Amino acid sequence: MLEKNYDFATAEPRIAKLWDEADAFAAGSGAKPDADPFTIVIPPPNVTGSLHMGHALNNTLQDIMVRFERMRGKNVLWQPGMDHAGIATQMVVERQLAEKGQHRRELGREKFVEKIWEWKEQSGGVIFNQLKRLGASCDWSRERFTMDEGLSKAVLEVFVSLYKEGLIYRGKRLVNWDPKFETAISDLEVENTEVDGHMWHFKYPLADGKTYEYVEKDADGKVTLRETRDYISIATTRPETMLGDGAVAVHPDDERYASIVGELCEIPVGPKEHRRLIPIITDDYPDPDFGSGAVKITGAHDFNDYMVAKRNNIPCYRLMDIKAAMRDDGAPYAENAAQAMAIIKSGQLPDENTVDAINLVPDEYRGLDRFEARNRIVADINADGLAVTIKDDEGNEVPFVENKKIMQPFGDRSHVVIEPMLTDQWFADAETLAKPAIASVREGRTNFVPKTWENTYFHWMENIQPWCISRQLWWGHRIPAWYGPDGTTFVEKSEGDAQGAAERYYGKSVELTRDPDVLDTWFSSALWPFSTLGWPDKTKELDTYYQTDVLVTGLDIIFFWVARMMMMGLHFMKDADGNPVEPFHTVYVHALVRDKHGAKMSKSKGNVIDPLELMDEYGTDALRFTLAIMAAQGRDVKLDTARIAGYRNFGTKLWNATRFAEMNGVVRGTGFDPESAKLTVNRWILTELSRAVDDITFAIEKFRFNDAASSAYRFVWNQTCDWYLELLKPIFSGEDEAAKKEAQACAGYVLDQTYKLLHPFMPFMTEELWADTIEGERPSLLCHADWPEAVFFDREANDEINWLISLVSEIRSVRAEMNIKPGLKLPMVVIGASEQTVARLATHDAAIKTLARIETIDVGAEVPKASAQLVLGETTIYLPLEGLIDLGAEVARLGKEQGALDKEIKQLSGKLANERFVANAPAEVVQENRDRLANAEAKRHKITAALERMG
RNA sequence: GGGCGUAUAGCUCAGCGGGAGAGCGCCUCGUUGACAUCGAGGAGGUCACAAGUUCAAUCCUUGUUACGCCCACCA
Repeated sequence: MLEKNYDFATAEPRIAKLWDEADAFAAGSGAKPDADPFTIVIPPPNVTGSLHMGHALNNTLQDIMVRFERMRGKNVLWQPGMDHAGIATQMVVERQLAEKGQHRRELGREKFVEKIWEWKEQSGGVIFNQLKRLGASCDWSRERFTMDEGLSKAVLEVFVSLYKEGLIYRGKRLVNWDPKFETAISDLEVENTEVDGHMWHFKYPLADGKTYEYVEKDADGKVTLRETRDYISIATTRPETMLGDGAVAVHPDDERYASIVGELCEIPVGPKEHRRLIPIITDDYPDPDFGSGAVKITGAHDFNDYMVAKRNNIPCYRLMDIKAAMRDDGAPYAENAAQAMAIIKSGQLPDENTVDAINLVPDEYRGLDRFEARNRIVADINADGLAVTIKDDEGNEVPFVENKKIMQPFGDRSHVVIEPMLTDQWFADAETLAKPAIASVREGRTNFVPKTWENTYFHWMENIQPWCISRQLWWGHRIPAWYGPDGTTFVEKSEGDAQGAAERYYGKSVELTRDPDVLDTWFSSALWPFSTLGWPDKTKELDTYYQTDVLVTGLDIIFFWVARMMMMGLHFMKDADGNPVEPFHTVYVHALVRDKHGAKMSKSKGNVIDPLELMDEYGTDALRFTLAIMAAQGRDVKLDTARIAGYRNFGTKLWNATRFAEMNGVVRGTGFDPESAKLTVNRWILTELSRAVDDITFAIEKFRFNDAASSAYRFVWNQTCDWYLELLKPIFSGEDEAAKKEAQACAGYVLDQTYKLLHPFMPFMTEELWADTIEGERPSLLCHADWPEAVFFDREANDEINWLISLVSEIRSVRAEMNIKPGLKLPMVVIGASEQTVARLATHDAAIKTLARIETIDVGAEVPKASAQLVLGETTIYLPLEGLIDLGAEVARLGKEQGALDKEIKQLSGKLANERFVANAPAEVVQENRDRLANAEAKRHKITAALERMG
């Protein structure tokens, strides 16, 4: 016998062990012979990660599909694994070192990386156990790690091939620099946030005291300002970058400055005797209507300026070090400034490295933090009288500083301000790699669900920038590039190969230095769908399970991961004919999980809901079911724990339904043949079951998990529990042994099928029920049982039971409205019943009496005087209530019903009187409206008669 | 600035070119041997606003308003 309550806390680990011992989720486990494969690769969680709501949703949805397909007999592989998560992991171990007062540099690279591996072995991957608790049916024996030997081999293969194809290159470029982690990051890892900032306005004096006439005009060309100036006005939000200015740019059509283009002006900062001069140039970039229309060009610290500088051969002077402090290297400022002046004079731009060696930070600012330097520079310029001024409220001239919202870039992990920095980095030619990936979606070989995400995908892919793949970290795949004594680069799969290549190049053996950088973590993640299957080796797994089927992900990593997997997959994976093969045919993008008010969960807001706590409180199945039923496409999931409690109750309901069955001798595993069912109530529930099977199957196939869960919920609670089991009660307590036997077999069958239908959503409880409801053993675990198929649709049984349900519901409704005591059994008189109704009343006599609390049923007897009356089809039913009933209340009740019918009749007849409706609407719609009108009129007629009878 | 999305019951959300739905909450009643993590009944909505298309619009189109998200180099 089942316990009175389901104890998920003990059941879940027990069931998990059962699956584990049976190897139930090994690739292909439970598959039919020659079954089609079904593959999902898990989005690899970070090795540092622990389960959050996003994971819970993501993996619940994958598990639903995987369990569903496994039960359908497919050859299923759900490939698990973890990501080495470069920055995140290095950060964790660095923090541990810091606690002991150590820094990784003291330890050295090799030792530090060893420490990380140690950490990984001891504390990494806790998320796997959490995923197992969630019920994730991955093939855990195939666990992979992006830093594994095998996957590292794939990384090498890809890097070297792309390099040799010219799709990976190295160069000095302006990149996003994270001063906290001291590494370049990709533009995706930068979050632009609006912050309060200032815009300062400064005067750049013209060289040699030159002046010009500055004229401003309004839209009509009327002069609004005319004055003689000896400076050009520049606005900036980042005064510290002025030190590295290479030019001032104005728009070529800007008449205000036309007369001074080509002149030199002076950067108003630094020691007076060495103030640098820079040229005034023209470029299309400055917007004449913004600010003064003149822009200072600091090529090494701003992405726009960088492009202007490149176009105009303006030198890019780097001002900061890797910590984003002002440079403190090289010769004193005076020498460097002189060198910069020499460049201006000569008009010859030296090579990048020469320019990069020039440190234009004045001695007094060297080594300062960039923000401190900013304050000092502003103060110095103000003191010098070179700020543009305006009059304040009291009429004093004060420096012109605007308070302004500015977009500032922050590192998504470090949360410090990102600095555009000119450094040597490795890049992948994303534009070339993106082309086939764009075409694949365009041509429908890869499909996004919901489709609307394709727009986002196209927008990004079509504007893709070179992907900076090098990171100045120690944890990760080290870039397989070696440099010869003269800087020649050798990219090979091993140091030996590089040595060989170098020897051939130089004609002798030389000492090589390896590039210290590692690859962006997403570089290895991009190979996940094939590297986990053994590529570059030709493995059986690769052959069987690639292409994978569905990639399930949150929208936040479409760019980071999905797009890059598509680029890499299409580039490296080919079919027998050499055609590219997509890594997956479908990308299912699920929503973000938010708190119940719709706010993004974050630690700082303190609104994070921990899925592990929810599993502790409500059980895993309740959490999973909730996530599934709320996962409507294209919408965020707002999670309210009240919902989880509700779906835990749903589980309890199923548990109790099973207990009811047990108490009434319901038998399982008998090989019950649905076709043999004779009782209407059985044929009805089998019809409803068939409908549920079709609905749920279709919904999961279409990724409509919320529809699937809703269908299951309705079938179990509103059909099986509310009506089917209730209707069986009189049979179980009755005398008809044949009927009882059929009911016991059918109910057993229905419950067994129900467990199967619910298993993808609630795997633990259903597996438990599957095992506990049979003497001996089931032929297989539920997770390997055959997915149900529809048996039949019996229209007549359906009509009959729906009639019965209406009858009982209406009687209950009248009783409640008339305040009849629940325990009181009433007689019932039926007038105007058809032959069919009479037969139905006989069939369901016991059910009606039990469920509607009816004492006797008299067909065609004399109409009782004081009765409540209800109309059901052609029949009028009287509940004699002499002495019990408030006649006024009954008249009011009938009147209300009549009013509702009047309204409906008016609406319908109006519609049908409209010739254009009758002429244009489909015949079936017209007919349907006619039927409804006829029904309403018939019913109204009877209600009217009933009212008349009330006097 | 561009793109996308959302506005339906008190709350959280489904739905859909032809009769407004669910869960929770609320009200009334109920300890009938599966279940109070329950049962029965009930109240509650101009489907954001405006115009258009259509025989017919909550649904399609356009506009408006509000909110949310993503992308973006205005110094």
